[in-house]
Amino acid sequence: MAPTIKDVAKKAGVGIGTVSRVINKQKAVGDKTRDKVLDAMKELNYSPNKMASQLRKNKTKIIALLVPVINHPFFAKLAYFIEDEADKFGYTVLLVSSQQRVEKEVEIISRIKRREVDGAVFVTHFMHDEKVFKDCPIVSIDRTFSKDVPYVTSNNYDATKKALEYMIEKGAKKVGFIGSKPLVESEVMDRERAYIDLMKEKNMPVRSVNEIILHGDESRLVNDFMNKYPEVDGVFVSGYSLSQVFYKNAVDSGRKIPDDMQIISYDGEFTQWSVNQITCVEQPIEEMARKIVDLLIKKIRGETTQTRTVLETRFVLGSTTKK
Amino acid sequence: MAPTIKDVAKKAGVGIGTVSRVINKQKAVGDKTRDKVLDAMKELNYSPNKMASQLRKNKTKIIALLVPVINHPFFAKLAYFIEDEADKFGYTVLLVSSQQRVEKEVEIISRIKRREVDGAVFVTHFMHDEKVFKDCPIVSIDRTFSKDVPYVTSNNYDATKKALEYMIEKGAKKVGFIGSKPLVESEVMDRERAYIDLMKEKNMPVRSVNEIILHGDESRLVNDFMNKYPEVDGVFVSGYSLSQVFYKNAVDSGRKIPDDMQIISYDGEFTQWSVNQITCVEQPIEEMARKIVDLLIKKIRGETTQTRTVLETRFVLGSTTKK
DNA sequence: CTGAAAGCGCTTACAG
DNA sequence: CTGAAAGCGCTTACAG
Repeated sequence: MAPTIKDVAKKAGVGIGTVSRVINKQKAVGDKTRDKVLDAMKELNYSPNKMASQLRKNKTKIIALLVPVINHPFFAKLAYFIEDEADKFGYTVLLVSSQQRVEKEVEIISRIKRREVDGAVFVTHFMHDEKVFKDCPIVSIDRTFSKDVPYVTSNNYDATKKALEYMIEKGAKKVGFIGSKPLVESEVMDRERAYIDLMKEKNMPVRSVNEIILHGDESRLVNDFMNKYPEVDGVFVSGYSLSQVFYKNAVDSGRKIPDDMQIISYDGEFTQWSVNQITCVEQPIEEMARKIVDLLIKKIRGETTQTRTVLETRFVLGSTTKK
Repeated sequence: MAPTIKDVAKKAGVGIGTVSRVINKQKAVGDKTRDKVLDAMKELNYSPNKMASQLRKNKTKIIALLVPVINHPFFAKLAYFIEDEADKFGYTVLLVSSQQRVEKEVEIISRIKRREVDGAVFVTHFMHDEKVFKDCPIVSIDRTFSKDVPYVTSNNYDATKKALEYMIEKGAKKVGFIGSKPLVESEVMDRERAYIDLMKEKNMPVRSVNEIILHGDESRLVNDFMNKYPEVDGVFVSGYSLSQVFYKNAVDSGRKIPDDMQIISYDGEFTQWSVNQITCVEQPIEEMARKIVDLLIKKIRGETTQTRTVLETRFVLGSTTKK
């Protein structure tokens, strides 16, 4: 058996309370006493049992991160910075990919209630009953759960409109939109709204395919779009995977990029991952991640936070728009 | 305060042991009793406290996954399947990215000792003292910790040799190797060994750059290589990120691929992530992940396992080698 | 089939 | 500054 606090106390000839105070680095311990305890701990190769202190303190210091899939550039990058930021505050991240088993999403709520984790980040689009997560420390991205759930988003509407205006300025005449629609009310929908509004303003016809799909199922959407609107010479693609699939499809179908087809995507600047540089609206993923953790920790502490946080995107020129 | 097992017992008019048996779905409970308990649980909106049962059972049902960075296609894909497989066995995955703070690697060992997690997957290259992780349930990838630590790897040597032979057959005359060397003894080193052996067999000069670098620092290595061996017309690149950087660098420097420069990489088939298809040796990441979890759970249960598991790679033709 | 009780390994008032 | 004791919310022999 691993040594317990009792063994340390006995060996050091002190009470267990004193050992606990040494472990938790509280001031009120005499120097010689502390040394005795420290020696005993070393000698026994003692490690304090976290499960016990968790139970006593009613804190796990764990947050759950819920993503549809982790092997996706956006979610992976977000996870990277969330983990990094959480670590700074002594929290670790429990990773949950929900796409294979959607029940995992609602299970997270139980996990908070069961005190397996202190809180959770929801980066998913499953529909939930508002009441279920009442009083649960949760932060989300893009989507509007309810007033109780703070979320971080980017300036979807403005950024999309600006990007489309740029493309039109560069000569695109038949402009389309392709996206994978979230299941629930989310600010991601503002991207298509911006597109539609701009088409109206410019008196251009709407050529849009925006459907609910799973990650990994992008090809179907792209094929639909290409069959429906083969004449398109400029497209706004909402999402990184989709833009990669679209790019490939366009090239394979003999189109020259950007001459025959200009492409701008929402998300796309993941230099490590890919050689292609698609002109894109880049979300400030790092900043979003840090803000999310910041909000979540406040929630866990019971502090009040703002509901909506909007961060600015950056327009990045690549090789898929004309000069 | 959240209701406890005591509250449920009182409301149902039974003992707390009985409630516990209902929670844990043990058979030995009468139907009417169970119903009473279930009703009380529902009425109180009761969730069993996991921290308490963990402490009693001395199990967390959590495994730690230690990677240098999660936002990398290989690690992200591995994480995806590890999470999926672990979930099947009732385990969840604690995500730890160690590159920003290397101490995290050794902290994992303490976390096992402290019973924060039941075991860990090490996908990193930091050097550790063998004795430290003695008796800790740990599984690794590619690297040889010690006999106590099982690991999963791929047929690095054979796959690399075969790939290089293919490239030479397709006309490469000045063949180089570029890789990021692991810090510790790892089967990844077999890739360079295979290259060097083959060069000897073929009587071709060795043109190799193989250094220790951090993820995100690939450009320097590629530049080194290009400056040192500008004459190269075929290269084996060990690792996905490196291959992407290399590809881009080659194109930017005016080389036509595959005419002026053939490229084969170890890792590379991540279709979702990138449009480019580099000819590559593809590791069976899903299979590796599932095997890792399988081994780790056996270790946690105290069963003995084989130390080394080798899985077969697949050679995937892309557009970076000649027809 | 079920209840009362001990105990998992800690933390934290409470005295002194 | 320090010890003895209660208690966090469960699980699990032990009786019955």
